[in-house]
Amino acid sequence: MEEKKESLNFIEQIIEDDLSTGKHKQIITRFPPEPNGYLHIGHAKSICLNFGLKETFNGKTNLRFDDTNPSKEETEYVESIIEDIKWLGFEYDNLFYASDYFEHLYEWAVMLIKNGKAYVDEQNPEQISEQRTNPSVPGIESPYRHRSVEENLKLFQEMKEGKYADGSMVLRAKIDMNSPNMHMRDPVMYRIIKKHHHRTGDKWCIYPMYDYAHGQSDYIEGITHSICTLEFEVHRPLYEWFLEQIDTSGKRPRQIEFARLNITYTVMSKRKLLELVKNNYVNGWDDPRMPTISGFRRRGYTPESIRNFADRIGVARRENMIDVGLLEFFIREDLNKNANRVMAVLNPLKVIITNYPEGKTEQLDAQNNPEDISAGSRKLSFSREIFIDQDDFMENAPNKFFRLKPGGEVRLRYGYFIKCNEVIKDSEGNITELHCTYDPESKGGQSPDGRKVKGTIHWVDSKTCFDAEVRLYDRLFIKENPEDTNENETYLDYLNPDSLKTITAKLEQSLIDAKPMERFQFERKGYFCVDKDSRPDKIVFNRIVTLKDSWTKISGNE
RNA sequence: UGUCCGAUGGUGUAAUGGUAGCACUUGUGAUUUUGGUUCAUACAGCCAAGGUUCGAAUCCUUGUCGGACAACCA
Repeated sequence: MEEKKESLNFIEQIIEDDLSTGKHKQIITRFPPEPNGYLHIGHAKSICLNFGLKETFNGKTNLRFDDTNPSKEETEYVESIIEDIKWLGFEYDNLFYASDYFEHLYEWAVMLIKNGKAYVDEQNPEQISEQRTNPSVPGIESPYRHRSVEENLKLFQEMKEGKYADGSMVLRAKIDMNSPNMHMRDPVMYRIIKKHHHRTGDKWCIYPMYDYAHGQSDYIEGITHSICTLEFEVHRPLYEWFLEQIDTSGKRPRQIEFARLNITYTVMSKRKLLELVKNNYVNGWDDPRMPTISGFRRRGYTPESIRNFADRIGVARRENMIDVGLLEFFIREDLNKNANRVMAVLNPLKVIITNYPEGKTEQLDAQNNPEDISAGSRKLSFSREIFIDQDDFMENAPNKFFRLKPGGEVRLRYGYFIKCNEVIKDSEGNITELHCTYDPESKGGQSPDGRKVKGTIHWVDSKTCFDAEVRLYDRLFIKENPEDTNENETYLDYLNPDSLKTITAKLEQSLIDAKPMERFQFERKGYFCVDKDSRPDKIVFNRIVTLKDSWTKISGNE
């Protein structure tokens, strides 16, 4: 058998190394979201990374909720996160919560106090911050830094018992007030928060900080590779310091950082996404314009397309800005193979075929998917009056326009050749309908005389088509990088006013039973997905993405 | 200003001291009953300067540019 050599990303190389040197027999990774918001496509990158590592190296991956701050976290978010991970197609080996470890974490904190490595500080946040000064200047020690172990033990115990008010004191690690790394200047380990926790209720009123809880939680679970984004790089010495306090074997989890995902024409920070939702710039976390996983799902993206995207963009340590077009490529690639084709007229223009018998209807054969013969075929009804799309007709057309024009002939997809004879207008000069004639010999789209017709356009039969709401989505922002703001502007100044256009379209009869989440290609227009707002008497479609369109490029250049 | 990190076509990512490759994008042509798909083809890159070496994208030095950090958030 031939050996297949795939190039590894830098994390895979580290793991392969650890496995071959015997440092680890099996790897365990974890995905550790805080349940304070919905997951976005950046999290999808992290999920695909962590779970992908489990698959390629035959390891394990835990889902762990980093729920150490009860003032921000809710069960609603826990549920949506679980749903998103499952939808992406991954299974976690264990479901844990940092709050599972509160007792253990507390005991370790007591141990640190006993070892003279932690102390209770009664200063307020401003004082503590001031004493840390700035990186180029040594910090100033807290007046409480050298309290006795006994006093620290007593105060910490009382903190836990709820004797003190929120913000009145904290437990700090005693590390190095002169470190050039600010995170090492006696970081806060515990603070008092008298709030109801979504899992532990009112049992605790002191909560561990991220830096203290995270590494120890990794340790408890036996995580071998703790993967996070670049901004935690400066936390790594602290991560290691806390672990050294409980284990010096060197078999501790290792933190590895990679560059977070950025995509053009969108924002990715939780804070900004929350703001978009709260201030109704979008309609909720799963608005199809949102870069959240639930937004992409509702928009009609498939899990495969997102996983392929995550694979393709790779994992590295340099900052990146991925073209949103790459994501569109992967959904088109998937749906081109898998979505059935149908005909839908987005901006209807009535066409009367004057030489077609009144009252007659016939059934035409149409392929469901030319890329997949097994998708079969369906019948399309055809009669004297049909609708075509407005932009498939031009009264004064340039040469390269090979759709319908006065005196010109065009093929109706799966139907007949028609020729435009008369343009009917209203008193204001708007085109209201077209009078055409058809060639009865050209049924199915070919003429016995073999004459070529350059253009083929889509249409629906006025007798059997029905109206549906179609939501045309475009990018949410008009600026490639909305976070790169000019003076006196914020990312909100770059919102695209046309990111959603709602229209009423005419759809072919077969779509009358379309169910939420079903995806189709509207021929020549794009891929569309039935929205969850859809009802049997009022079907709603979302546009996932347009088809690639070289015509607008050509016509735009003229 | 201090410490740390990073730099390969337009974008993203490989090459681990030995031929700079792949994907997206873009251009051109062919096929096509979707101006889609598919196929062919082209354009286009190692931040800079020194050094080590038979040989450097890769190692070293310096510089330039970009980023991270200074919550009782994660």
